[in-house]
Amino acid sequence: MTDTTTALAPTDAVSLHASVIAWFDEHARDLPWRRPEAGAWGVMVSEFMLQQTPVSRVLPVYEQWLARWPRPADLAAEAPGEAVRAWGRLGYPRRALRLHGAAQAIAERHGGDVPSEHAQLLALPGIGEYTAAAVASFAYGQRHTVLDTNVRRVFARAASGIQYPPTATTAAERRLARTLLPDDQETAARWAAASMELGALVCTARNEDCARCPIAGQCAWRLAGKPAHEGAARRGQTYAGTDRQVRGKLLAVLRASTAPVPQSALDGVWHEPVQRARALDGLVADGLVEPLEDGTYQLPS
DNA sequence: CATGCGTGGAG
DNA sequence: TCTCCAAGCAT
Repeated sequence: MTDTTTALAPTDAVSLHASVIAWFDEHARDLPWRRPEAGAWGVMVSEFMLQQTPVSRVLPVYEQWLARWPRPADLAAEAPGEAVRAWGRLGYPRRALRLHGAAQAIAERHGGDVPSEHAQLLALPGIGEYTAAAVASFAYGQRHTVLDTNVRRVFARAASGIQYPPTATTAAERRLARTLLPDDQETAARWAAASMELGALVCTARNEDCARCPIAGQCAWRLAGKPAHEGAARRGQTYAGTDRQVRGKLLAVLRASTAPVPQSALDGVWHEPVQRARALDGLVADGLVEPLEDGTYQLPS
């Protein structure tokens, strides 16, 4: 029961908030989903796209998406396959399907407006703990602990004195986040965005830039001499030759064609027939691909 | 709770 | 070249 969460005394919390928020006011990126006109739908779309995908790649797709489907009901009225097609090469295309499903649920159950309640957001497909908190905080200014990979890393370093947070989010991390969350709602929402941005721009996974960090003087990790991460290097996720790669190739063919695609066109993307069939079956099972009576395939209608 | 799920850029 | 990683979620 070692307590590594009190490196920052509660009395330091106020100055901590002020430092990070002041830094944010000065250095925050001007991202489209942060502009007032984005609205809750814009925030929600951005959060789906940003799940495991860098900002630079999200930007162009986000703009096209919002121009085409400015409200949830606009997307809900489309075939899910159109969402998958518009998703392009962002990766993890199941997110497109879930975003479409979330839009339908919003149109049906919430009168077309993105719900503001955390529990209602959490009930939507594709929205988990993080995204629910992010939308409630960023779009509606509510007070929530927004624990993404950036915030977890900032807290791990500044408060716990370790280089990287654990693989999976722990109860201790949630507790720490709650402790550090400002009491005032407006300040809390600002803090959530600011601490995340700090992790994205300064306190990055590699090449952290402590010289530009507003809380370097209070950072437990830096003060401890920045000890290296203990334990084995995290997973080496090979991609070449996996089902994921095959699925990606198959879906790319289907995205490129408005007309149904014959089996022969799909056979060309991968030499090994067993794996190819398994990948295609998986896509069908996930609802990303629709097999037709005549043996052709298309994006879901 | 460990896995599977895409893709591309940086170091 | 190859490894790591980028605002997670669902099972």
